[in-house]
Amino acid sequence: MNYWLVKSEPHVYPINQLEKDGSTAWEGVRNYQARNNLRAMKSGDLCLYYHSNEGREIVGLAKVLKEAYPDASAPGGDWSLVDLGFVEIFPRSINLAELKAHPVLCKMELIRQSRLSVLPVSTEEFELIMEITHS
DNA sequence: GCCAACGTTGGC
DNA sequence: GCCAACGTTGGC
Repeated sequence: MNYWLVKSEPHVYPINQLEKDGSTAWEGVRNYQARNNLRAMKSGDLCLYYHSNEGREIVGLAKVLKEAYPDASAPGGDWSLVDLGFVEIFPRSINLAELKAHPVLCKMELIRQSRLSVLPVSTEEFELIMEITHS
């Protein structure tokens, strides 16, 4: 089991929308590193859901329903997408300032590589975030 | 709205 | 293959 973090701008596709839809095709990734992360996802892997730009906080959890497959909306391009399913909206979210202030979480890839839209998360980071958002 | 960080493109 | 110019993302 691996853990990830996916970013979405709330005015484009907020987590409430994922909750309503139940699942969605995570499309539109046009960055090689993000694409490679998508391709490393396994069915059942859990993805923290981050709202970028507005909010700047981790608001909930999704899971990988379908592993990477070719993105037909990108003719000629070698791009992939995965299907994500809704898991939960956290009882309380954790924002970027809190992550930066945390001795362990300040080392997250999210902070180091702030422009990447699909990022790996360590087990330790994941467990800490679950603890904080459910306490 | 500005700017830093980073990726991509294209001229040489 | 280097590097300048440019575009995009996302925090502030």
